[in-house]
Amino acid sequence: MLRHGILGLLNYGDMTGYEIRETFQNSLNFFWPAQTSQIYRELVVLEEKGWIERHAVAQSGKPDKNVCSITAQGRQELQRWLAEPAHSSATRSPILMKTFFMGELPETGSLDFFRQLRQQHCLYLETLGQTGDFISRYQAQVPDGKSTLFWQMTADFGQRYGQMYLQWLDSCIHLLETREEEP
Amino acid sequence: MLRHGILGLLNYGDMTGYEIRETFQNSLNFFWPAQTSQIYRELVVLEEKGWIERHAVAQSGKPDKNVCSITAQGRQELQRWLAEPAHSSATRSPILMKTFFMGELPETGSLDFFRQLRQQHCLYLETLGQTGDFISRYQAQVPDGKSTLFWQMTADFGQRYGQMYLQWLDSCIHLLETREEEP
DNA sequence: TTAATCATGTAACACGTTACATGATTGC
DNA sequence: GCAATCATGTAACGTGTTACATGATTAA
Repeated sequence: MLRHGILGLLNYGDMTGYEIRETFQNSLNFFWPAQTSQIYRELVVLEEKGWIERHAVAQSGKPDKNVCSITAQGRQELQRWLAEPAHSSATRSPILMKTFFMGELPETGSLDFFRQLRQQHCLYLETLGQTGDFISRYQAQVPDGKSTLFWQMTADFGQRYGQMYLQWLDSCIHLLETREEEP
Repeated sequence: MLRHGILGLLNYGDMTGYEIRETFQNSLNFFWPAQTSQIYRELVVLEEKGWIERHAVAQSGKPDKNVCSITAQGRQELQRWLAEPAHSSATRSPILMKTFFMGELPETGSLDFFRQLRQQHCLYLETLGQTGDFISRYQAQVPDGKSTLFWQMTADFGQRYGQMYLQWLDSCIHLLETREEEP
């Protein structure tokens, strides 16, 4: 998957590993976090498969850049992957795992747990907004307006998820608070 | 995480690897799918760490069972893990990854993509209901009503997520359909 | 008699995380 | 002089996935 994500980005234009990482951090991060080390490893594989080519570009002062470009084979593979039917699989949630077993913790512990998550989440919602901004800015630059519709769909998912999660946290906190009052 | 999930289940009572797998499939599956092979591997680790003990139990006809029980050390570790602060991390979504690059596919392809996901998701929503039923049935059996509140919270998350996801799919389909009509 | 369920696992591989390593440039 | 940014990666480890292997019982 990360493999194809990188391929998709290179389809928009040539990039270095460093730039790919940046793009991931700025836009894909909220649904696909990627470490630098992982990206460089994947680039090796992509090249081996003949989906990309890499060329060192000398720079004055700075170390050489290693610019990646997609090949015809790579574009073909991207098409194949996109056309392949997708199956939505359950995502692992460490938060729900802990929630499930929260009954083993003293009562105050569980309230703290959710309150802390709520605080964290509010911060996260702000960074989500930044991702949206990033996509909007990109939209102005890209001539082909077709892709941006889909970029916005992913950003929209992020918003909806964020709202849903906040509401869930609030409902949990409310449940625990009203429990506390009654004996 | 799976490690601690298993520990949490064994804290409710002794189980075999097979029963652990069943429980995962019936209740934890929607937020933490676990393969049989992975469970058996983790059980070895759990035993090495001294958090569980395993004893072979002979059965007439069937092969021996390997019953696992949590140790005092295991209970301590469970407490430690629960009390440890949680951080909600982004979950990887293959669906959003594909959505992001959908612009590279012909128009009809993207509509099919979302319509197919919608169909799949409707089936999934039904199995989610079953998970809820399973938890309710369990609730009747367990004397300590404290845990069941948290079990329901996780099931509630599943419901909210399922609804949100359906609404998102519908909004994507609507966007693409209205696009098609206009030139 | 064939498939499903009970019951155990191993092995190889794929993917993700954490830590480490190097080195120049630019702005404070 | 120090931290941040640009730019590259390697190595070890942890976790998840897929495929394989075995063998008895029971219900259709």
